[in-house]
Amino acid sequence: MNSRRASPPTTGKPAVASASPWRASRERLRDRELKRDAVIRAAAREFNRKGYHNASLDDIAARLEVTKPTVYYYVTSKEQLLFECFVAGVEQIRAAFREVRHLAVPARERLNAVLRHYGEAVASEFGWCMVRAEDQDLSPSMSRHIKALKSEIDQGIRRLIREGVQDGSIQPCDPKMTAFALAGALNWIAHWYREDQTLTGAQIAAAFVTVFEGGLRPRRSASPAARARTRRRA
Amino acid sequence: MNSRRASPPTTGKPAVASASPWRASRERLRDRELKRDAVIRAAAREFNRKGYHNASLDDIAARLEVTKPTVYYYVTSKEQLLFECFVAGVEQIRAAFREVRHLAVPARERLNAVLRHYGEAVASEFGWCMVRAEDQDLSPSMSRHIKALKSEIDQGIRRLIREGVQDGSIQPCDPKMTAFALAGALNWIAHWYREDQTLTGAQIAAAFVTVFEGGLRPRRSASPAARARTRRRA
DNA sequence: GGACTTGTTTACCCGCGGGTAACATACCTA
DNA sequence: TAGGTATGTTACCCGCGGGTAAACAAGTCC
Repeated sequence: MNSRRASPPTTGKPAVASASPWRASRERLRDRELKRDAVIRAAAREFNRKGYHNASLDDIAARLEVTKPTVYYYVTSKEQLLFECFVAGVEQIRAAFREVRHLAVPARERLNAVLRHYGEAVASEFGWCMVRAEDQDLSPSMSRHIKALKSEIDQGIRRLIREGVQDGSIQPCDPKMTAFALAGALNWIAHWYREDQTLTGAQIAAAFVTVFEGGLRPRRSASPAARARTRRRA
Repeated sequence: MNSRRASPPTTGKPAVASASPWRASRERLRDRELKRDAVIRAAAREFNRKGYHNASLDDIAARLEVTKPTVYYYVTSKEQLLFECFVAGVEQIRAAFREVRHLAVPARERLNAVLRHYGEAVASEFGWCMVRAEDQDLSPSMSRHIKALKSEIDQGIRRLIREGVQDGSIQPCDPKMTAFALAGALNWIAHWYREDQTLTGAQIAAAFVTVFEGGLRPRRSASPAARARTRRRA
């Protein structure tokens, strides 16, 4: 989660045993990172439950059993909390793209892999924040930042679709609209997943990918019975 | 938009000419309805622009060039404003279901028709409100009401899917997950449509339906070139 | 012409919640 | 042991915005 931030200054010394006076300070630093992450996760959960506006910093602090100023010790504003949650969620998706980039399989399969990770990310604790971080709630600079990240992902999906059409693994289609449809379906998971957790994120993502792949119109590979019914209608 | 509310008391008299003292009062009543609708539409537009929480009642009033108490003259609370917008949007979708119910075509085609109307509704001025009305922002009773309406639509889509699977016009699938995927993709339109209005709601809906129908995996009916490429891979 | 209704305004209330100042404590370092 | 730094706390500020009271303006009806 903190991959963006610089890691603590690493001296050459072994981290263990040595009673170096630096030891304690390094530990404190790591402690601080842990606490900061806890604050962000607490915020994410509270945003999940109540939404960004209805979640107060007192709520978030209470969840951690501390007081509001303590939260402000780790974070400069409520807005930043939302932003960090957003980044945490989006980072999972970016990782999926990186992971898949150099796979030697048809683009459709790479796309499917990305979409599965995407779905899992949306169903994760940061999903809600990632999906609903509204530019209206953010300062212009953060809004720009978030838009850029969203756009990067959108473009990544479109690219995979184009590649798939090119290599024949994806039905010719409008990449932009198709990307919107796919991402939209997955994003929307964040809206209902809280209420209905009968499936895991992975299961949902897999089910969605099946729908995307096959489409609604029956294929010739459909069951004989269905095929017979289809013929009868015609 | 006001289909829910009782219409003004209709006397047997012709509405025109007669200098009946009732005339004025009826006109005022109609006037009032018009103004009320204007208030709700103004709220919808303001919610679109800023989001529910960031749109103040002063903003909405200003948009109508009146003052806040005037808005409260037509509506009892901000919450109700959101609710009315929601209902206005959802009503379009319910109408689509009614319209399609008795059509003598395969269920897939009825589903497509509903989805197209659905998409148009989401791209309409009430789309945002319909899609983002959060139970967290609403009183329990209104929240229940909205959930019921949402569920009704969800069940309607699932039903059409089941019927389609039965009559062979739809590929066998999990109705619940498929309905979520379809509705999610369409709902999400509300998130990006404001920014990117290069297409009309109808065009978007049509494009989406194409994606849903065909799916990503190429069909045998694909272009000869694509077919050739597919064979070559295998 | 005077009471009653309808629509709109001005002027206000007040609580919630983001954010901060200033103080308390513990712990590390010299 | 003194001084600094990291981590919390209590107690507060204050503005925004939802909501309202009460006055005011303009018909409408008898």
